[in-house]
Amino acid sequence: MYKYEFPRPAVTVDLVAFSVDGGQLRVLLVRRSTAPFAGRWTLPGGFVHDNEPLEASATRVLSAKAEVSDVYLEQLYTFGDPKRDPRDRVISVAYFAILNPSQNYDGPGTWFDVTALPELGFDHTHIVDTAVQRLRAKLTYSDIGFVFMPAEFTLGELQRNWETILGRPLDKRNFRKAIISKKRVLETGKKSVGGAHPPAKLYMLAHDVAS
Amino acid sequence: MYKYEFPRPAVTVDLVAFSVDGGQLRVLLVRRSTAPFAGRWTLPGGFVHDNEPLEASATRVLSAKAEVSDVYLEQLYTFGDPKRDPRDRVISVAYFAILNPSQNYDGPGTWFDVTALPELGFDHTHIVDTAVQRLRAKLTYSDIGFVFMPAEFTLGELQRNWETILGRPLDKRNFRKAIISKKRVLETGKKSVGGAHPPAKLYMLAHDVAS
DNA sequence: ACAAAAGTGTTGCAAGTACACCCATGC
DNA sequence: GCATGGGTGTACTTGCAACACTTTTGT
Repeated sequence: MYKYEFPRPAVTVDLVAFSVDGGQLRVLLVRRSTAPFAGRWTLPGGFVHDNEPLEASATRVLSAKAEVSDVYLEQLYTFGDPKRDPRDRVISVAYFAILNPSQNYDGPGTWFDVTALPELGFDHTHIVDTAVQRLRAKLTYSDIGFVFMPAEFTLGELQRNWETILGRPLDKRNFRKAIISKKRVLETGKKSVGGAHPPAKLYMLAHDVAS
Repeated sequence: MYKYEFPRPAVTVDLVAFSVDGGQLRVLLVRRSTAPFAGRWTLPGGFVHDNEPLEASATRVLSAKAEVSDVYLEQLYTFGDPKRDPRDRVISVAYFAILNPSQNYDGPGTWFDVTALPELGFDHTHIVDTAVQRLRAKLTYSDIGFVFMPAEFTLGELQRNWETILGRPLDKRNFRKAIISKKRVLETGKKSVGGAHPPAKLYMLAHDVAS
């Protein structure tokens, strides 16, 4: 097969995987064992394989060891500064992913609070910043906020998750009004059990999640 | 210098260059002379050079023959389907650009009405659709709509341009109220001359354009 | 005179924001 | 009984949408 005769940069996919846990918005990091940036924390990433769609690379990077299915994935931005990798021209197509608790990820890597990240290798701090910004923006005008939730959830749990993501408190009555009036959720008829408080109605997402 | 040992796709930049002229939203296309898709119209594009930032590739593609400076450029999306180029794995980082009339572009290529495009090569129809969608969305929440204007313009001209981009009429009084109240424009004190109507106030953009 | 665009306010509706109390449960 | 979160309504403000007529200029 003919090949175009042009310089060929390496192309990687870097992944910003988010989850909400313990009142923190967290991202998954891995520790590099080889140069450059050996010993530093970085985003999980990998080279794009032949005949592999970019989304497949992103999925592969996330599920290299753990099986994670039905993960929300969205292309974030492509970072191509010639000096972003000190040894070679590497263009990185960044994606972000959202995992919910029921997907109980147990692959490699460590979850870090986004408000207290260590110094990252490459331009990964910048990539995480971009991802957080996008995530927060989309929370208000899309259904992305529901992806962090398990199949059934209470409005209180939903609100606490959104507050964690946005990093600021939300008014309870206004929040419930907005969620209910937009008809994004349906009552399951069930009630939560346990907890030192009255049982709460359990809701589910009304339809599929729009991006 | 060490090179990563991994498959190396070709990486191109494809550019969706917009302008508004003659009551039409137009994009710049070039006719391919070589396979694949010889004879078809496509977006201007080119391979990313060594040590060249992606934005520089986009600028180079646009100004290969014509000198165009201070063009608004924004990364759109990265298209990486393995079959998007029939001969080779080619990942395309798409950008869109906005030219205003005073930049009087006269390089290669032909301007087409976006509502009447010919059949394009590769996945370029999809790329154009994505760019138009993004452009229309940003018109309402950013200052991108002013980039199509020369340095001084009347509110009528601005409105007609926005209507062309959106493909629907806007209410004159609401439009003027919105523009003025958001303090995006300043009166220059001058008036337009000519035309079978009263002279109109000339405005300029208040500050720099935000993305 | 006529055609063409400039300029100008009010009203109604929808969406968002601020704000406080009682209740059911677990411990 | 006390701590915890569940659940509920109103008033105000702001932004968006609908809607028509007079004025100035060029031909």
